[in-house]
Amino acid sequence: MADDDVLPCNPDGICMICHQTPSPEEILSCTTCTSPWHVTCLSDRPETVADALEWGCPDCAPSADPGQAAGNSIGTGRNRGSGGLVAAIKAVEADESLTEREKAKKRQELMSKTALPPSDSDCANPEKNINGGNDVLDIFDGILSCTICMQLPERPVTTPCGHNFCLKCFEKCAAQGNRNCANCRQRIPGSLRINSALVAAIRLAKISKRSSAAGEHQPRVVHYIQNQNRPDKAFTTERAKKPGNANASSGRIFVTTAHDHFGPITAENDPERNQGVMVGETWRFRMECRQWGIHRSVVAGIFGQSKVGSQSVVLSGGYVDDEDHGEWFIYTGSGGRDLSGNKRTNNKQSKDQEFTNHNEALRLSCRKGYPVRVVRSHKEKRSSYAPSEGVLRYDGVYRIEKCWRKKGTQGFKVCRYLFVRCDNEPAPWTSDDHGDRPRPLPVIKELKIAIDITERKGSPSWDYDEEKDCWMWKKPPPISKQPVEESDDLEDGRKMRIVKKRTQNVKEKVLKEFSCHICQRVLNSPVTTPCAHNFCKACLESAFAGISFIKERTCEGRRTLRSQKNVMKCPLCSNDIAEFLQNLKVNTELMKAIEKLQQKEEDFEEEEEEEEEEEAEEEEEIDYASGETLDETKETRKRKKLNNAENVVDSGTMARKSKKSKVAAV
DNA sequence: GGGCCCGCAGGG
DNA sequence: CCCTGCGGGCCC
Repeated sequence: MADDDVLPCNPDGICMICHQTPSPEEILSCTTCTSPWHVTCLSDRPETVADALEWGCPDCAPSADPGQAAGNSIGTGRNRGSGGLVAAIKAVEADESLTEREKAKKRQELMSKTALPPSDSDCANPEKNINGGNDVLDIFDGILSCTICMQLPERPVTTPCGHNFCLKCFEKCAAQGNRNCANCRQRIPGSLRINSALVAAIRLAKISKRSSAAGEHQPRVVHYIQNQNRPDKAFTTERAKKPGNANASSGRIFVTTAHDHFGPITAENDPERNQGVMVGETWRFRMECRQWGIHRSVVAGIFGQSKVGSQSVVLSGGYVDDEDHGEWFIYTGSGGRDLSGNKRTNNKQSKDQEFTNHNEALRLSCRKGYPVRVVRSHKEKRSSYAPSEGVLRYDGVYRIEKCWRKKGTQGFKVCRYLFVRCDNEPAPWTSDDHGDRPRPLPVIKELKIAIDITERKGSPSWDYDEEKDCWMWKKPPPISKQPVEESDDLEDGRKMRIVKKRTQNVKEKVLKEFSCHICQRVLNSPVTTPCAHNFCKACLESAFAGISFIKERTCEGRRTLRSQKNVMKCPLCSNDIAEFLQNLKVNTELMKAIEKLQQKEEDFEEEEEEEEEEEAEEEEEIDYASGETLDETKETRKRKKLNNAENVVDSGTMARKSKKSKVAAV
């Protein structure tokens, strides 16, 4: 391969061609991008010292061979047609008024302005394209960025070599046949899943940024997982315990929504926890998902009634025609299969699907514009948006914008539904800190060959309210045909606590992503497996200490590693990570991001403690004050407080003093 | 990893 | 009461 002929040194200073560590005299730095190169391994070496001083690496210097100049690794797209960029960077380098740090910053600015992020008409994060997504970069001090587009990674994925990219940037380069990492040029095998720890890091930074900008204070944050919210397990009936009957049966339903309830499940229908079912919540089994009211069918992928509409669907890879793009996906209807012989499913289609039963329920939800709850299952192997191994995840509500029929991959007609996300909470894979905004519909090529196309006529029942800035029922939801248990009325005080708890839960959820799945502590030198699970490097190493590999050759002659007796599996899922374990790479960007966020949290906690003390003091003082009325303004209270503080400090009898009061007194 | 079996819940 | 179904454990 051409790119094998021209490789720089990796971040550890090792030449990626000869795998030696060159001495400083043997290293030549590119004047444009400053990347280090091993002189002896260069095919085209500078001849004079003057040449060496102005040397540009093969990635930056214009080359006679355009193929060579464009490079073959992910991320070199920025060099195309960038002659002006090189000149600009050289000008920065020559500017003696700038410090090295300033030069580096300017270089990065130039690079990110010239970067060519994948064109994406239905991009879920319009902020990113106007560079607004990089606002939080200063929290991370520029440590976290996609090497391809130089922006904060959107839907971040992590390579086995420990580098981070946007999913779309990675996919775009992979589609062009570039499967080498932009940072270290190692080959990236297979597809990658979203790294939820990175999503959490970016989202948390955004929350912090926004609340500090607004002068708000964040709720206190707990760093470790709290399991108090886990549901009871589904029980097993005597009948199901009989030999051969290994099937679980449903446990208690925890929510008070009717089983034909449409839309999200909110706090008032969750007497168990008073928080509602939140986007990103996961369950181990379909039974548990049912218990929380999200999807009531245990086997069927679609839940609904042909005369009412469909309330929810599960994406779990049961139908090969499904197509998942996160914020929108194309779902296949049910039926058309031979279930004789007491089968529950059958992956072979033997007849056309019709718009009846569940398929008709979905079509009705499409016509009315009802919100449909969506659950993704780990069983969907082809989607980057599927959750981690072993779980089902609630991803919020979507609307069915169109439906149609077409001939499926198995040769029979299938019903097809275009789902587009419309939830007030951000999707689990996005680093946005807000929910969806109305987005243009994606262009669906197969509509050209589709039949029985249904589009919604009239306005949707669930729609976006520009004034209120959220999705809501614009027309009343269908009246439930099922009796519902009356939920307890909540006192005002309790409602307040619910709101507070909900915010706190969001934070806890985000922070839980930073813990190692082995030691359950905050990730220390994190490594990200190809199946997108994060562990401390040391934890993973000790888990597999003393286990050896079996080396074997594939039919193409490439040497691969196979784990002994299949034991080199991800501790969280069944994925074979033998190859990955052989050369564990720390995800340094994630590590630094977590450190930064922890530091920020600590700073905040300190501040909050002061704040709390102050508040407590304020209350105390109000108690002492006689004749104070409830409608007294904050201003007067503050003034009074300051006066009191001064008086008390003067008399020297005050036991508890906040730092701020001290300052005020001095 | 694939096939088999069958409890379970809901629609009609 | 029968049919449907993007489950799930176990066996090979």
